[in-house]
Amino acid sequence: MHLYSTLTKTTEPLTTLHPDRVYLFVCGPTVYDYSHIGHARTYVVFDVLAKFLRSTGKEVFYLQNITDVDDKIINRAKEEGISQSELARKFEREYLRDMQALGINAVSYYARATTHIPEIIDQIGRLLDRGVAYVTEAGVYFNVDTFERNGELSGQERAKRVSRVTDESKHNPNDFALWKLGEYGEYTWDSPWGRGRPGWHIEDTAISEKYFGQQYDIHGGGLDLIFPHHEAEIAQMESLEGKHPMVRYWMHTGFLTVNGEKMSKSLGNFITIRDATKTWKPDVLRYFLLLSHYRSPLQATDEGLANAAKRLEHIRAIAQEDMGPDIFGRKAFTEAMENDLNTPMALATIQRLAANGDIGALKEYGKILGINFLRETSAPLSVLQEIREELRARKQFEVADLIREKMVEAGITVKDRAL
RNA sequence: GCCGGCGUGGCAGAACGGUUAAUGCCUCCGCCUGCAAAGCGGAUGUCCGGGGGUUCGACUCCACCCGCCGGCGCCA
Repeated sequence: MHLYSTLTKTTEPLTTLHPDRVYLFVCGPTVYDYSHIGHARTYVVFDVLAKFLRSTGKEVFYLQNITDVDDKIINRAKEEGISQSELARKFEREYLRDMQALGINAVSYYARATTHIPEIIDQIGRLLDRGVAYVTEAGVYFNVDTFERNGELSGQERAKRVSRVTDESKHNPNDFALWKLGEYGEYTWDSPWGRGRPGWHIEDTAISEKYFGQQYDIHGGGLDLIFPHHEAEIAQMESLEGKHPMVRYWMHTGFLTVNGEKMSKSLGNFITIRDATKTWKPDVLRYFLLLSHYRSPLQATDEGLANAAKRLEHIRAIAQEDMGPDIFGRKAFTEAMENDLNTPMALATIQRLAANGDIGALKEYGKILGINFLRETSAPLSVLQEIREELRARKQFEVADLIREKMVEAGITVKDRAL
């Protein structure tokens, strides 16, 4: 397996800390709203990565955090007149429901920020002990000047990068909050520095340190998290005991765009997973999302989705008789996946496997990709089709055609035999 | 301004520096079909944003230019 890492900007062979085990951490959602299909892209990609690695015999511990304490949650809860935990739990459930709907089920463990407060406080305490953080009247801050490698991931030089977060009490504008003092309602905790709540970046490192230790293999997330979030994670974790690198492979997924612009909640140009699954089957959505490489931007259009639906239908139509294993096709599939998860190429080989009738491979790879490449037949459908055949045999075409019309409208592909 | 990425046929989207530049959709023709759809067979179509460099040879490497997107508040 070769993976591209944002840290080195090169594609390198995957070597893990433990020979047969992969520790994978992916930044999960902030649960204050429904997720959109841009999120789906990221989570589908890592779902496929984990499943593929497992198919090669690796044990994958896939950890994902749930950010359930955050400004947006506080504000949203206020707006809706419900408690923060009610809101967070609600959208956490909705998130998990969306993930389930899309067949995203490779995550080993979901970890909430709010159930890891002791770990967060402990980690902040150790950062203070090491002299890389300081306390002000507003909270505890990380001193970025103490971390030489700051900017390594994003390629930004420290002097040129200026945070827009203004806070008079900070020593340096680029310093970021580890603990924010104050009363934030329900989600406020006691700490050695006073009551308050954790900063955004510290939850991830507290969680990943608890389950993985200070070094692990792969950290994933959207491209937009590189700065400041992932930079901050590196600074925090590597400052603890100086282990470097905290993570060998930083994987960042490209954006799903709408009219050339990033799909995001703040731009309001997003399509929720909930809505998308009303129109498109999960198989089609996954197929569409995997049709381009995970690091490339991908245009979300109805045309693109429709195209994906047709392609998938085409594969199902040509994958009929089992002709046994297609050795070359299988090899091509594996090679594509191993080449920085080149799913577009892998899907091209699926086409070939379907054409060559390697039903076994289609089943197996379908599980990895979370897409069913084989035509499903249900009892009611075959009964209906039998009736049509009978009508056609009796040359009662009007009724037969009406049934066919209705079936097509319902999205069912009808394939007639010659009379 | 600084940093990162992208620019391939009508569309989406791939490609160890070296055969006719994947795959699918679209379009056209034929076969098949009760008629369609699906399937099958075939055809049209791009010389890879631009002009340079390196090389025996570049879509693939290097520098530059143009265009687009993103990060430097929040964001997968």
